[in-house]
Amino acid sequence: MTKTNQEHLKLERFLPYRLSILSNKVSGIIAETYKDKFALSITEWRIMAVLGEFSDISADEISSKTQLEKSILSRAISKLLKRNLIERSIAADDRRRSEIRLSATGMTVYREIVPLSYQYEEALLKCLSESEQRQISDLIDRLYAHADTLNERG
Amino acid sequence: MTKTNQEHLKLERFLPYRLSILSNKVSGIIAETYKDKFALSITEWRIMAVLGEFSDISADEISSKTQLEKSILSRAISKLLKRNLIERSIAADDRRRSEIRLSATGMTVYREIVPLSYQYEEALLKCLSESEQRQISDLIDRLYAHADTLNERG
DNA sequence: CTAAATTAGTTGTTAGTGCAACTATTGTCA
DNA sequence: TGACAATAGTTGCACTAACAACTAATTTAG
Repeated sequence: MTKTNQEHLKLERFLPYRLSILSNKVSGIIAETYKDKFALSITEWRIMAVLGEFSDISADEISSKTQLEKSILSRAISKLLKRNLIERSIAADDRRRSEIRLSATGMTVYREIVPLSYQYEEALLKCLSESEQRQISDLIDRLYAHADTLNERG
Repeated sequence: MTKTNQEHLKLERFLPYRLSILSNKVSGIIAETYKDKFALSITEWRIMAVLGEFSDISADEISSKTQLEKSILSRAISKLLKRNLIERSIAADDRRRSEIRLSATGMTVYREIVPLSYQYEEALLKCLSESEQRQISDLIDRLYAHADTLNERG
């Protein structure tokens, strides 16, 4: 018999809530860096981060790698195109698909932000020991995989 | 000498990113429950969750407990008032402040959602052992506290 | 006591999000 | 091959979020 009908929900101890607060705080701090120095939103930066790893990929592939909605992606991509941070061409074999890559400028920006991102991650994780860092990484992966299965069953 | 200038940012292994994805997934699943059964957004539910614990508190107090912006709160509160899920009166000692509480209907809804929330949390955490559950809880707290200090120093 | 500063809450504006409808292209299969 | 389904991407629209400007009430200090 599991005890799930407590009278009160202690919001500040409720895991989904705490995850959300932590994530917002962390993303928010990083976002400030991008915003101040490069005028990039989190969304825009994520797109560029993926393009730094995988070049000449389609919007759909970016979507699956970043979990961003295709409409959001479409608009973010046109912004980045206007700013000449990325380039786009039509795929030869399938004219629906586009092939997107970082421009020279975009690559420069990318190369500047990557170390900043790692520095922040490192600074953030400094409060944990090496083994704790591995632990939280592992626990996040497992929670995500599990949440995914809960999702599908309703 | 820390190695922070790798060529590529592996987005899918970048902790802030993974936190964000996990958090969105988890919150999204819960939000569906609220939305389908009670037509409540995450924001609205958080307000009600706080009011279930602390009654006759001001919008500002709710804000500090939920991390919600006061403008967002103001609008969410007027929605909840219209739906008769909460009640509001002016504080006797300070007529700027309002005192907000769950209505009878709001209390009923609250009492229905709390066990659902706990059930979900329990289901989510089922993939972890007891000690792992304590670990992640502890690690989240420490990361949050640490992120907070990083924030203030810029 | 009163002018300035502070605090609680509301509202306007702007931009971002999420869903669905839409166009264009390609794939399927009878 | 030719209608229909599926896929890639864009756009419209309603909704939410973030920030600042605003009103009203209270506190502070000279």
